[in-house]
Amino acid sequence: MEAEPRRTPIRERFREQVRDDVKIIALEQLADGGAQAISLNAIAKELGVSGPALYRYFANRDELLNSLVVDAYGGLRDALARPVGAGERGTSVSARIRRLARAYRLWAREQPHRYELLFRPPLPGYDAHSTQISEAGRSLMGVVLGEIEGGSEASVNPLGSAEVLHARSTGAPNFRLAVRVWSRLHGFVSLELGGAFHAMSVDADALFDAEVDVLTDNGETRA
Amino acid sequence: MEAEPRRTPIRERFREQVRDDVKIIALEQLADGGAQAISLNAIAKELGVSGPALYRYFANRDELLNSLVVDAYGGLRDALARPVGAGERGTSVSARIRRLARAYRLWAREQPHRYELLFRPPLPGYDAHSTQISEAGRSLMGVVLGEIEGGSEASVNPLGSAEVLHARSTGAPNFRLAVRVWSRLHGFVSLELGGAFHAMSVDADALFDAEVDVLTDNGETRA
DNA sequence: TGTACATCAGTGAACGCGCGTTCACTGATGTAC
DNA sequence: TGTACATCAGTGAACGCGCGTTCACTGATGTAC
Repeated sequence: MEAEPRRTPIRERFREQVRDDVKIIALEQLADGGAQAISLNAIAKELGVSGPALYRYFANRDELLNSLVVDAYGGLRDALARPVGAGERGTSVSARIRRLARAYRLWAREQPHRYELLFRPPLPGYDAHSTQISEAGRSLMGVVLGEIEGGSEASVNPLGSAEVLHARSTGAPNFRLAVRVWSRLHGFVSLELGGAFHAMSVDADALFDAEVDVLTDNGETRA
Repeated sequence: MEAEPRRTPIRERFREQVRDDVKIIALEQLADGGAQAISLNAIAKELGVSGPALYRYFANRDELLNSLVVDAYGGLRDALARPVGAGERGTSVSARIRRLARAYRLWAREQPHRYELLFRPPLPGYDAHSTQISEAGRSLMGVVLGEIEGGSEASVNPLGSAEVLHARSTGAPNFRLAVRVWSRLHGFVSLELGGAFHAMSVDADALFDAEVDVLTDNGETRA
């Protein structure tokens, strides 16, 4: 941890603004060039500013990438948590998994680059195992687990990581189930994003429905 | 297609040798730097040769990447086809899918970088949709389909793509089943390679067995 | 409401790096008589 | 078996490029009296 300069509020807000602007352009670059195409110099140019200017806002390129990944985790987590709002406490496990699966796929399709940013193996030269990132990952898993276990509290509670730790250490079957659900969703979604289904003229929607049915209909939810 | 120079056999063999050497080093670079780290100049240096020398063997960087991808497809296809040899004709669909799944995971674990090379979305600046590559992909799918449909012929026969086309156009349920099997395998394997299971202290072997059981035991093979 | 001062956003030049690729060339190697 | 020739593998210099990052600096902006 560095010595954080105490910034005056008005300047702090400005700073956050610019950081956001940078991230937005970075996401555009990610979209049409992949993560490796994210370049501070190019972002600066797009922003109408000189290259070194950005070093006021990010210590270096890695910090930018890092914050993109953390943001993406947060985005996906929110997308999954949102459907289970107030008054949805009584829904069945099946219904919740169903909705979770749909939300998951939807988010990935809406933000394919961010999804890839999350689930590609760590980029070379970029240490993805930072504390922040693994925290974000555990938090996401907490939401999925929460959906499966039934309470909607976990969805709201950002302390998902604690639950994950608990479920893991007790070897709770629900935890393993959550991982399996995730594994299948990820398989489907990443093939879909890669264009595999399209290339093979497979009806992705129908296939997805079939997979979701299997996930919820035949007792697997009790495994 | 270019005007291929008629090369004398002895020189042709030498040429193939060097191409292989280049690929081997490229795979090493892939292993510890990702696909983007594959550099002709660096390969040349490693090979004790000047940079431009490699342009005798590959038209450019893309052609090298391309051939790596095609090779990887071939390698995976062979790994999947091999288990079903002579005298295995009578095995059940379940048993064959089981073996297929194990072979798939095994190959991916043995050659994680090549697996990633295959299934990452196309790299920026590199056109992965070349004719060769999609041919290779279809051929691979042909093997998977062959396993599921029962004949061992398809495993040996490189004309898998024709079968895929047929199954697809007739909407054969086996084809959709093959895609679903593939989707799940990919989900599991890519999470495993990404270290997700390890990070969550999940027993990957047990999880995999559970997934394979589901794949073969409860009537899904008849979907 | 006005002024003096400290803070800090942004500049431009510079560094060293490695990349893909081209070009005209030299020298070795296999081939044909 | 020996020699003359054509082929072609490999060289080294050069091109233009964009990257991340540092540095000493200027000028605007918000702040405190």
